[in-house]
Amino acid sequence: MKQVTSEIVHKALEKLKPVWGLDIIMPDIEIEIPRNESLGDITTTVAMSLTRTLKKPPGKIAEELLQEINQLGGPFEKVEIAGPGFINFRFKKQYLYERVKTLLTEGHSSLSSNPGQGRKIQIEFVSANPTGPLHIGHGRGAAMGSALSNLLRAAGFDVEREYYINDAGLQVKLLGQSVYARYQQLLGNEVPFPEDGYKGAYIGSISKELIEKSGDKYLKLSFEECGDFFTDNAYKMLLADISKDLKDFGVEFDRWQSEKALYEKNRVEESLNELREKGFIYEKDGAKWFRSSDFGDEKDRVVVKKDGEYTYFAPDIAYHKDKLDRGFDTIIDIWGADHHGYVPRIRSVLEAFGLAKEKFRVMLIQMVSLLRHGEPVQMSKRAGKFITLREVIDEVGSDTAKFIFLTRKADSHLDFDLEVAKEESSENPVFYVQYAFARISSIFRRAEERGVRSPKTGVKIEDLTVLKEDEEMSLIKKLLQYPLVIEGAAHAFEPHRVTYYLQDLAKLFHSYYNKHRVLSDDNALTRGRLCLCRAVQIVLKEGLKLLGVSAPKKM
RNA sequence: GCGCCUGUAGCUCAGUUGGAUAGAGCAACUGCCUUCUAAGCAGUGGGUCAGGGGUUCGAAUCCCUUCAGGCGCGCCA
Repeated sequence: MKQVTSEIVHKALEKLKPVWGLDIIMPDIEIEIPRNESLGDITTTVAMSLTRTLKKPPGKIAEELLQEINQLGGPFEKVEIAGPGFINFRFKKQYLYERVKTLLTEGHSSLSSNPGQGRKIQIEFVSANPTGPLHIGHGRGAAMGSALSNLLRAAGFDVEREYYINDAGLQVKLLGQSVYARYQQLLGNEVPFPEDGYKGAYIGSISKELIEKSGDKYLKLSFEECGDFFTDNAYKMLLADISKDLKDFGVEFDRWQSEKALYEKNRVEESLNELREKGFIYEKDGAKWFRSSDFGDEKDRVVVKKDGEYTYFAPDIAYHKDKLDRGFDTIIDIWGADHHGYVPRIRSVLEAFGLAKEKFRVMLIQMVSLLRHGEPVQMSKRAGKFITLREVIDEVGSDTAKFIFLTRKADSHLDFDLEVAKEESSENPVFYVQYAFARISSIFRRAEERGVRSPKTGVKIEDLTVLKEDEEMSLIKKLLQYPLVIEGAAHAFEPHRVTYYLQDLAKLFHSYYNKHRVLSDDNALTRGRLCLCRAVQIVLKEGLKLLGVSAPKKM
C-alpha cells in the first residue's frame, strides 16, 4: 500500500520539479495512515512540508500535485485534498483484494518492504549480574529486547541477541563470600557475614546444595583458600536459574558472552593498548584515564586505578571493542534507565574505535514500580527482599506480563500492579487479542465439521470479491497496514506500536464477528469470509509471535 | 547544584517523529446470548494535554521557564 502510493507521489514530484525550480530540495515523502478511516486509506503530508521551500500555501501545492497524480493513474478509486493540504488516497477494491490474495498465498512477509536489507545488528539485553535472581525490571528489559530483536528481524535485519555475563569482578566475588559465610554458618562455624553481602534466602539454598554436594570439605578453610569453589559454583548455579527463567519467559539468546573470557583471552589489555596507541589514554595521579571528554562525555574516566586494578569500565571497553570486531553494522545496548549516565562513555569508546555515532544506540528502559492493590511493594536488593521475575510469571503469567511491558514505550515509568494484572485477567488486553485468534480457530474447526474446505492454497480473486461489507473492507485495510506498522515500529525501536495495532485489529474482528456470520448457506460468501478470517489469523499470529505472546487455538 | 526520563479522561496508558474534530482499555451507566466461543458486541457520559511564555500556515509534540514525581552524577560494580 505504502510503496505504490509513495512511487506515484514521487513521480508527480519529479514532473513538477522543473516547474518549481530544479534546485528545490525534495522532502522525504511521508506516507501515513489517516487518523480517521473516513478520510481515506492512506495519506501524504508532502504538500504541507513543501510550503516553506516553495513559499506557497499548502492547499495550492496539493492541487498541483493532485493534477499530476490523477494523470499518472494508479490503483486509486479517489484522490482528494482535505484539511490544510493532506492528499488522501482511496484504493480500488480490486487492488485491496489482490493484496489480500498475496497475503494468503505468500504469507505476511510478502507485504513488507525490506528496510534492513540483511544488515547485521547486535543487540545486547538483560545482562543481569549472576548474583541473584531476575527481578521484574529485568523482565521488562527481556520482553523489550526480545520484541525489538524480532521486530528488527521482521524488518529484514540480521540480528544477533546477546547476554553479557558479569562473571568476573567484585560482585561475583562478594557472592562467593556470601555463600561461603552461609556454608560455614550452616555447619556450625560462626564466621562473620560480609558487610555488603547478598542476604537473600537463595544464598542459603546454594550453601545447602554445596553441602549436599561436597559435605564439610571446606569447613574451617579460609575464603582465600577455597573461595573459587564457592564463587564459581554460586554464579554458575544462578546463571542456570536466570537462563531457565528467561526461557520460561519465552526469551532466548543467540550468544552468551562471558566477561571472564575477555580477561582470559587478554582482550581487556589489548583493547586498552589500542586506545593508548590512538592517544586516548593518559596517566594522572597514578591512575590511567580514558579521554572520553574528547567525545562529549562530561569528564575523562579512570580505566586503571592507582592500585593497578582495572575499574569496572575497563572490561566494558574490551567488550564493546569485541562487538565491533565481530563486524556489526549497528550495535544496540538495552539498559535500565538507572545506567543512563553511562551512555556517553561507552559511546566515546566506540567512537574512539571508529564507529560512527549513529551506529550505536542505547535503549533505556525506565524503572518498574511493583504495586499490589495500588500500594507499593517494598523492594530491597540489599536486604534480599524483592519479588522475582519467576514469582511474577507464576502469579500473573508470561503472556500477561509481557503484554503489559509491551503496551508502554520504554521511556515511560511503569506501574505494575500485580492484583490488577491478575484480577482483570478476563478483561485483560492480551486475552482480547488472543481471543480473536481463538475465535477464528474455532470457526475453522466448525467449518471442518461441516465439510467446508478451509482456504489454504489456490485462493483466487473471485473468492474475495464477495467481501463487500464495510466491516470487511475495514478489516482488509487494517491487515494491509501491518507492514507499515512493522516498519515504523522497527525504525523507532517501539515494539508497543505492534501491541496497539493488534488490539485494533482484534477489535475490528470482534465487531465483524458479532455483526456478520462467517459460516452460512451461501457457499461463495462462506469461502470468501473464511479467506478473510485466515488472513486475520495470519497477521494476529505473526504479530503475537513478534511480541513473544502465545496464540492459543482454544480459550 | 548539574544531567536524563516523565507529567494527556477518575485509574493505567497511546497519540503514526510538527498535521485534520486529542484516542484506547479499565472504572460508571444502558442495551445484546435457542445461531460460528459473551474472555465478546452496540451505545452514553468523562479533557485548562501540569502552569506560563515563545517559534509558524499549524504545537500534546520543537525552544525557554516554573512546578511535581522518578533516576543518575565515585580511582564503587
